Amino acid sequence: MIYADRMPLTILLVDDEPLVRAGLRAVLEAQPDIEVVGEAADGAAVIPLVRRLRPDVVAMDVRMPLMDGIEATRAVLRTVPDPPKIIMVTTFENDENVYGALRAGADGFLLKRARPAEIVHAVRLVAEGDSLPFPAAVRRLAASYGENDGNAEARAVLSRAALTRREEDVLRLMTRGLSNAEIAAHLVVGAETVKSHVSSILAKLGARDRTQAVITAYESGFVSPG
Amino acid sequence: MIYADRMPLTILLVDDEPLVRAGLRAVLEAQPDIEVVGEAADGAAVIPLVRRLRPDVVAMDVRMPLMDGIEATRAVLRTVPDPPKIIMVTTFENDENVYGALRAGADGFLLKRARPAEIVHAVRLVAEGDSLPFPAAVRRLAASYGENDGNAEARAVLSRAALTRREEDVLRLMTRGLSNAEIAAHLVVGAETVKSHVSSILAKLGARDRTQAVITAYESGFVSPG
DNA sequence: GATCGTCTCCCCCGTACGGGGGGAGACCGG
DNA sequence: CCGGTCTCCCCCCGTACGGGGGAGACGATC
Repeated sequence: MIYADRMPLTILLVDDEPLVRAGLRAVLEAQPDIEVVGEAADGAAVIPLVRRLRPDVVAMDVRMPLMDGIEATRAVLRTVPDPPKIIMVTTFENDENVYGALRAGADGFLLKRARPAEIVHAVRLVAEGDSLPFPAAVRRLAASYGENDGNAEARAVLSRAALTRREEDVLRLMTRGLSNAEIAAHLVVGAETVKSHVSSILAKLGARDRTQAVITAYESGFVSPG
Repeated sequence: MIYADRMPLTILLVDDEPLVRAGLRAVLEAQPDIEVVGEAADGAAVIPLVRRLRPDVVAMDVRMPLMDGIEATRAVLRTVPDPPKIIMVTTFENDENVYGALRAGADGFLLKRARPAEIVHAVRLVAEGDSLPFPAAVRRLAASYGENDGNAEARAVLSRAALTRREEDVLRLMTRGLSNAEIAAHLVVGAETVKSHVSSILAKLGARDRTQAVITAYESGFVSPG
């Protein structure tokens, strides 16, 4: 079927790794009818973004530091009227969390090492409502593309990590408006140590600077006003 | 936020209820740099006391038997040279009299149910003079009257000098994690212009950097997560 | 034992940031 | 008319910030 849609297909990317977001964006934006309307570094930031951007599709990582894809999916479907289609993104086809996400109401499932054309295909199918890669289809996908890749998607296979305790401590103090030096004093460690933690936090949250990290902390419910 | 104290901050309490005065005194005197220099039971007694004690701040109830907070504020500002900062104290955030008092020249308002730390914070902010909240936050407060109770920090202070429209624009973009350059591009102005606005915002909010400004924006309800 | 992650601390380095000034044109209300 | 506010632009300058490395110590895990 040929679609001469004037309205581009809008999509929101949610992944804690900037690299993955950049990759997905590059692949998807190459399509004239697909428009990436937003990015988020954590699942908990999704709801406000969905409300504001109202994307057709949300491509969401399963594992993320503050709120994982399952929780986020559940939250979106529970609180947003006329919710977008949700595609779970994962590195491993046997990721048990994927099934949990699908039970939570996700519409599809996508392997990070899928080829660009496959990614585009999956997004289009899900957007059209024919929810596709379900567990059954997952096996097919895994079977067809699971063996060899060595493709450029190797970058996606990175270890993701949640914030460590210390990093949470630091982030919490960041949300109180403290400078690195002040945080160091509070935690009774060196300023260089704090800098290290801050860098890790920024990387994990996909934030460019401490301000963005604090915003993510608020948007995710890591801290709340009042 | 970190406060570098200079001279002790003197304050005069004006409330017809001894209990409230005692509560405020207890909270404020717990601070080494804050000194309650006097008390009054009615607005009518304020002027001579202010003249004699010359407090930095007057915390004044809105409603009092003989002379209410509005009248008293007006009287002080009209007759006392180099008048103190005036904080209106009230029970309800949607108290119409509060707005009247603010129009009369009060420097901020404070909810009686605010937590101690927030009361102290509010007093300090007002005393420093360079602290201000947003009309939008106040409106939102009035709208959400009766819903929640915490987060009085944001509601604690309102000032005559609010953010200008342009400053609100800039702050809003700051809360989305944009850099000065990006904000400039968004608003189609020069980067130097944005820097000016940011500096004004920081000064008005009593923030040291953009991160603190964003925090204040969240804490005040200027923006809210989800 | 070996490996891994965390926490700690250190180096260099570029730059966005924020403070300190000043100033000009437009508008509005007194 | 004038003063005040808002808007915008420019300068210099110091520094906190963040990226890029690396490394030692400790505990848990295998």
